[in-house]
Amino acid sequence: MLNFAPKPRRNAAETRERLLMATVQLMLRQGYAATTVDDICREAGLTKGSFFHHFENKEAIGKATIQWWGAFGTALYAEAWKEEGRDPLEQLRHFFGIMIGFTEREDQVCTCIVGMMSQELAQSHPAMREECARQLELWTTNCARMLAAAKAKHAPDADFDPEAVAWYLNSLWQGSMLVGKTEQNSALIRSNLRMALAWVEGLLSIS
Amino acid sequence: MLNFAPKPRRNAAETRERLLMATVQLMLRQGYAATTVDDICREAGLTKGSFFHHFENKEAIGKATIQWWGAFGTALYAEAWKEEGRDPLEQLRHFFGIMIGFTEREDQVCTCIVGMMSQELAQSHPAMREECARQLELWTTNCARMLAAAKAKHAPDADFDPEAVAWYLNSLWQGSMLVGKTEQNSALIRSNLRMALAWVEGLLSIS
DNA sequence: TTTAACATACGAACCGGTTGGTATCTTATT
DNA sequence: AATAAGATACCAACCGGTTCGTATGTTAAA
Repeated sequence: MLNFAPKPRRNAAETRERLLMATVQLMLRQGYAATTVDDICREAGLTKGSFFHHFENKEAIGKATIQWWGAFGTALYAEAWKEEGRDPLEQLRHFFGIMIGFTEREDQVCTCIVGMMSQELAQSHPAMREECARQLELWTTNCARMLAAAKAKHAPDADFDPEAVAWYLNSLWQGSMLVGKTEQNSALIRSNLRMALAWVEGLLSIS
Repeated sequence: MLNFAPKPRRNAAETRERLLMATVQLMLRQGYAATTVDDICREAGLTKGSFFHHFENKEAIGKATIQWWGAFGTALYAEAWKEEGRDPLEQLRHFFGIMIGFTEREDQVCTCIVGMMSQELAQSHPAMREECARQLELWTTNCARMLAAAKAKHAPDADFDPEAVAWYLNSLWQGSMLVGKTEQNSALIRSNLRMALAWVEGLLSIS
């Protein structure tokens, strides 16, 4: 049944979302410390009263930002493993394809909020570090699962630890975004990803 | 002959050095934005007047900090290639050994100021980004030189581009420090470095 | 009419940076 | 060698603006 009630001028969930998206955009550019609450309110077209109604403090929206980014990423990557019966090696190739796709978006710098917050806050803000660690672990778990399945199917005797390789790939991915951003060269990131995929395929070919 | 003259109360070079070292320590922990000029002065035991006598502004000491870190790193790595006649593959192994050693320092988190500043400032502070890019390029140039020499000697027909591999290794190294710091796990970094070295050795064995 | 959702106004602490001044070191002149 | 002149090194106090956060409204929805 259609809802003919006029759209409420106030919508708590939507307002919260606007504050959060503004924060994502800003922190993706300037990091945590350089992004002020005033910045966020201006970007969202709201006032401080509204901000502190929805978030207890700056740290709270920081954590929410990390979590939002994690969910955003997981949804993106999930394409790779959603088809259950698929060959895990094909899933891995798709996984790399998604990352390469992420470097090719128009007018969008290839960077990661989790990586940025990690660098900035890991040593000075334990709660934020833990939040980042959780997201990194999620990525690694998903990656390791595909690696383990691919190993079981294609090279059960191969001498590598799927989890260790997953951490390796996570590190390479994070570092590639970091270096690619600094060198303003996204082709560099793709080059790294291709080499890493070739390496993984090599690991899996010793059957 | 001993110098009984009282140590001069003022020593410009030493004062500048104290400010710089204080900045290195602080920014290595909290990054650029979260480190205030007052923090630096307190840590160095000096006042703001002195600070702004030696550095034009905060950005200036930021740049100096990146450069200091670059020189510090280069001095550390130079051990790997200082013996001219040495087998370049051995130099590469030594190079990896130096990085592994860097992860094993007691009570010192394995992190890199250039990587931290890159993440925080690459998109919002062009001058600082360029400074970081220069340091990354220095590392890569040195690494690529060893790779090229090793290739020429051991596997001239191998199908890899030394510079691309050097960027790959730089990315892996930066990403490993990032992830290792966030996961509070320096063994993870060493595991990554060992896998990368084995990969490089593999690249060089197709003679 | 009650309550949730927002706005306005404000405050204490802090930010990078400047000021005016003093102490000390260097150098040219005698 | 003594000293005067000037440059350098450093300090304490201060400045306008900004920070996060709060106290107190006001308005819309239930």
